[in-house]
Amino acid sequence: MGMPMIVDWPTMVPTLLTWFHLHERPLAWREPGTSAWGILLSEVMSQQTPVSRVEPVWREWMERWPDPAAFAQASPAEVLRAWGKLGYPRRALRLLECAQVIVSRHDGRVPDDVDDLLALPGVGDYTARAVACFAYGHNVPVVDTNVRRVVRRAVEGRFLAGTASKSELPAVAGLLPAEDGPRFSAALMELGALVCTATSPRCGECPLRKECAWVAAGSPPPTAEELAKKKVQKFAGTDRQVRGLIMDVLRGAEAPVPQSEIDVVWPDDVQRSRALFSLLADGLAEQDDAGLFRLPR
DNA sequence: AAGCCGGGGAG
DNA sequence: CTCCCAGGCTT
Repeated sequence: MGMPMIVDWPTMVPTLLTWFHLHERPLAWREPGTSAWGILLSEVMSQQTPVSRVEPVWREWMERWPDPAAFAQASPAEVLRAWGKLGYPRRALRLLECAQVIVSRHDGRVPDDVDDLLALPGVGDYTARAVACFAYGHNVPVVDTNVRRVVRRAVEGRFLAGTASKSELPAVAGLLPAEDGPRFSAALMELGALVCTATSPRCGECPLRKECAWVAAGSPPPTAEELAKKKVQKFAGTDRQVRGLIMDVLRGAEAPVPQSEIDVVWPDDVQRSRALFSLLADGLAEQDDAGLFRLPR
């Protein structure tokens, strides 16, 4: 639909790298010497959770479980409590399975090959490339929500990121400089996180504003068609909220809890039962011989 | 391609 | 209140 814009991307690369050098956030996992396990952990924790909330938990985990082998021996209950309120606790369970696979099939070492990484539980298209790139320095395209948004705007001249798609990989791959790929990808993500933000981009602070296709086009607002595709997920009143409330009870309980302690978290019997059942099905909760509920051992 | 899966903080 | 966040998995 939108007319293709010709952008002189190569000239933007050094500009972006210079900006990154000046504005990079000092995230804990960016410190030199961070292990591949540390990178993997940071990426999984950051899936759908802002990095500001991730950092303190990441530090705890790295101290407690410094490598995959140490973590692989933890119990699901321990892991879910340590995960706390990072959200989507299934991610924590998959991380445990992931570490166990790393131990059993990769000799306890986080693989550096994208396909090997993709085969790990909880590791998808983004995370696999992020680990290959940021942990091992491989020059592979890393495409997250930030990169998609920045490329859509700066290169294609459109405002919204739209739905994630593998088809965006080649486009980003074409932008990757032969040198400094990891640095470049990190800079692109950082620009999206700090400047080229989702709803209110700070174009006045953007190092690419002179070359940005969206700015050049007059900063057109998102089209009605683009807005219609957005559809933000509800949270209040959904099963996700009820599941979260139940998990909060289980995490905080010293001993297995009776049904009555779960019943008080939500008034709707049908929805509450559905949520509890789904947690059991997901392996996020279990029932002991006495019928009490607890985190999985 | 669309729906589901937590929770918090900014606007 | 709505929106978003270094996504992944299932259908």
